[in-house]
Amino acid sequence: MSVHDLKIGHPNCGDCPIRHRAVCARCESDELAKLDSIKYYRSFQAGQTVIWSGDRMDFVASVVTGIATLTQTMEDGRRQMVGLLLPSDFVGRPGRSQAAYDVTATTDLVMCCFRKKPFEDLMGSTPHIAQRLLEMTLDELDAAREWMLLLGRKTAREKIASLLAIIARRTASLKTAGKTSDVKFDLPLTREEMADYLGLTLETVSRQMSALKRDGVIELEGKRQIIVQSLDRLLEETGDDSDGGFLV
Amino acid sequence: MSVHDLKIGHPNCGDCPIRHRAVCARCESDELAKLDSIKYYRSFQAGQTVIWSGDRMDFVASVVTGIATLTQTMEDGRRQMVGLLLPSDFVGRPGRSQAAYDVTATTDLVMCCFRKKPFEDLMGSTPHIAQRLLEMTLDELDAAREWMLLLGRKTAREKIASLLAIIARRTASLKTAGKTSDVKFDLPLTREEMADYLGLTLETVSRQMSALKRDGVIELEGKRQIIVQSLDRLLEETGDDSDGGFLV
DNA sequence: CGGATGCTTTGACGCAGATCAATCCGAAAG
DNA sequence: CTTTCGGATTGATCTGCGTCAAAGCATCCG
Repeated sequence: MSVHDLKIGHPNCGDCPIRHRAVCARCESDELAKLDSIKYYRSFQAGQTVIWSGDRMDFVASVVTGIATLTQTMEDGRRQMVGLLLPSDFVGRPGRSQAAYDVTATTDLVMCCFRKKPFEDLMGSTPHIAQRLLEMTLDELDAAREWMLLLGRKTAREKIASLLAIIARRTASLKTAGKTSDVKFDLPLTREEMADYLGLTLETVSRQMSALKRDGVIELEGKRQIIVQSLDRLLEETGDDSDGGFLV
Repeated sequence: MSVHDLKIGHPNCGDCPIRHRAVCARCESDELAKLDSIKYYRSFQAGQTVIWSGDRMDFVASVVTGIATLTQTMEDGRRQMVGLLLPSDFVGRPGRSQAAYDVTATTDLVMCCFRKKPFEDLMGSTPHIAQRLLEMTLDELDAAREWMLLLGRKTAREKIASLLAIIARRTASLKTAGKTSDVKFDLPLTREEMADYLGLTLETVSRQMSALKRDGVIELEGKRQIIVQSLDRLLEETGDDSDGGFLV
């Protein structure tokens, strides 16, 4: 594996794309300055491994741009993705020295890193960081539990539809906020990665994608570009409650 | 459902059985006093529902004694347990007004409750509470992710063995700390609850329990009492890494 | 004592999704 | 242009687990 792990410049935190959603979201300008002073960036190419499960991990980090995955592997090679890291998501656990999962860059990836020790110290003195981290961790726990329902009880078709709906919704919320017009987006995952996420084989993923296309739920443009005419129609296929019950 | 939700006395926090593991674990005596002043106990009988998903939830709580479950239900009735709450575990989410899951008492249950608003205020002024809550939430997230691997990739036999191993290990760690002698414990769950936890049907659970018994991995005394002669043998059946790799 | 009632076990059968294997397709390289 | 190579698709077949159904076995209650 060609390590391509270059240091890049230090943009100002003020115009960081994840400034208001990452672990630093709640920080005041003086707190931000402290974080700024210990941060450094790392880049990874698509496909590169950020860290292996069990390896010593002396930093924590936020995803700035790109997508990474958290996966667990069994001795015989069975794999299960346990998290999808999008921009602003946090990696690593204060108070733990070894990585618990493999972290892999799915697309080109930029991470904003903090050495663990200084970060932990800062957390002690800066309640806004710990507060925000708690909030984010609780959100992740909810997401993990939603995924448990998917893994344990949904059919292959429902699993695919759920994954597409999550990505479609996120895309839709960024652009045409609220509109139920058609959504078009890039799948950031290969069929195999989708399979690892959904607890399926890549063949089943492929077959169900074809089936959803045949049934007019989605359209494909190339292999990766997805068009969803009716988000409602897609949501019906997920098996979830129709009223996307908001729990704030 | 006969509601039997009695208030009981206020034992002193000092000799609370979960004092050193619950959300209050890190508190100094003055902090504890504040918590003490806003706490109240609630008891539930085995089988009672503590709260329904979507209901207004104006408190958070710690399990003091007994076991409760967190489950999600789909419209058509498919159910998935997403958490098992043991003594010292925390229920509820600061900053959220509605319950996200059904909470059910599996055994008789006593919870130490705090009204949400005062608790949130206290969290702001008492960093030790927020710290401990973050730590506990991170542990729960790890547990949820381990469960995702189980749900997505393990066979029925491995699922059963994993569940038994978790309970056996917890029991063993309490008693014969370290010894690999035989462990004997009560299953706190019905076959159906096991099925809901493992993403199986109750018939499959029953069959695999019989198979593990037939193969000499476990012994049954009645329906609920389990005897594990060799914990190592049981662990082999879980599909996990043989060296229970410690991640501290 | 007998018959509910709730939980568990066991059997017969079917099917969703895994497995094995053959193409297919598009992009990059020669 | 052809070759190669990393996905993706599609087909044929197998199997683990779900489904449906019938007992079995305690505990409780009249």
